[in-house]
Amino acid sequence: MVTSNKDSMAEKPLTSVMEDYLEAIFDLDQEKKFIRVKDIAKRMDVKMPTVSSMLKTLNGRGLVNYEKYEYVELTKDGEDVGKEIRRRHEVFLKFLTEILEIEFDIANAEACKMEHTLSSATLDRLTGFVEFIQTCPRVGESWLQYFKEYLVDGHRPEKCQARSQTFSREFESQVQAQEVRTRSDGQS
Amino acid sequence: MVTSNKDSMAEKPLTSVMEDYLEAIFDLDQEKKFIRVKDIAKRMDVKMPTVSSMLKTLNGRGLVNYEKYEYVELTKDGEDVGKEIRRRHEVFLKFLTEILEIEFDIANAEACKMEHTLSSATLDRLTGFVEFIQTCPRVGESWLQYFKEYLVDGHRPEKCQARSQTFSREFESQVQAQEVRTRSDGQS
DNA sequence: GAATGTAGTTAGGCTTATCTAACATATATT
DNA sequence: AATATATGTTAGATAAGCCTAACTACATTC
Repeated sequence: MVTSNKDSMAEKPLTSVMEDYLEAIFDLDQEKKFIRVKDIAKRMDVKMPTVSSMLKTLNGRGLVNYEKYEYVELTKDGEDVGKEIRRRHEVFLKFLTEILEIEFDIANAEACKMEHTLSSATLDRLTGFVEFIQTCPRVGESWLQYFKEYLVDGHRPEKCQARSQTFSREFESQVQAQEVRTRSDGQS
Repeated sequence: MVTSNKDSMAEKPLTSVMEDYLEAIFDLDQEKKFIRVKDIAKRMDVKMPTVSSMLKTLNGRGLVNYEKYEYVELTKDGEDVGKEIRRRHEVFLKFLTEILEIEFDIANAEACKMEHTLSSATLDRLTGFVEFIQTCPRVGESWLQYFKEYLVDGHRPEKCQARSQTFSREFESQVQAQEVRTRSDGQS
């Protein structure tokens, strides 16, 4: 007697809290064999009764399979949602830690808050952005390097020119055997 | 008889909805001489009774000055909050539209959702990031240019090399009279 | 197999933010 | 001034998500 939620009467959208629970369950699923109410409560930092009632809701929505006192299991739908939220979390976290250089714990907390709000389309853009920087190192990494320098130095437009020069040097040292010729000053 | 909320008994943090209202009021304040309940309701897309009750709350918190049937006015504290939330909105919007090149209306909607969640510290980092790209055009804009190209072409690591070369040409044409020497092929 | 401790549920209450319906005030129009 | 239209308020309901307190089920272990 599973309540199928596929095209049966205009399903309301999931709340971001529901998404949080699904993500938590998804994570736990990969960490341990059986998931209990207590585990979820701990992960979500809420009390057990809150989990109980949420599981009832999620069960009614066909996102988990849960019978009183038994172990918790995600349905296919529930897993899809959990995985997607997890993915968003990862993308945003990567951006915060690897591009903006924000300390992991803080970034992780921010990512938790952000993961629901951004649309898939925006997330995809952001993913592309992060990937671009990281898969195009000759352009990207040295550029990133200057950004990090900027973080330390603060806002100093007059330094941009100098940066551009430095950039060209580093650029050359990375491009190496290319047809590009730059007067090197023997750095690295 | 203003309820001062300064160090009088551990004030609870503002909810993000309260922040939304303060931002809306802050905006309206700059657009028109007098602000009425109706204006706020329209801006927030809620009904008037909702605004009435929120104004009562905000008044109690010393964030607005509001007496029944009169015009709405932000207190200093309320204005500070509204302005800060507005600032966050702007920063995030700028990032979405100018860096990720997301269509304005969509970006604006995303920014609305994000403006509460990011911490000041993260927002500052993001601001720095956006500013860096825009105030250091020789490094930034052409780099951004390649990012945009990447958005169109998709993920093609094998193109990075080619991009690097192109980059060097554009780079040279911009740096001009610098000590850098690149073998130009007469472009632009 | 009865006692104990851990895990889970139910019941009921609180808070925030929203709504509708009904009433109240203020403003404009004749 | 009398009435009509706008705007605003109050009252009461609802939905989510959380809580505590009290009860129940399961699992050890003596």
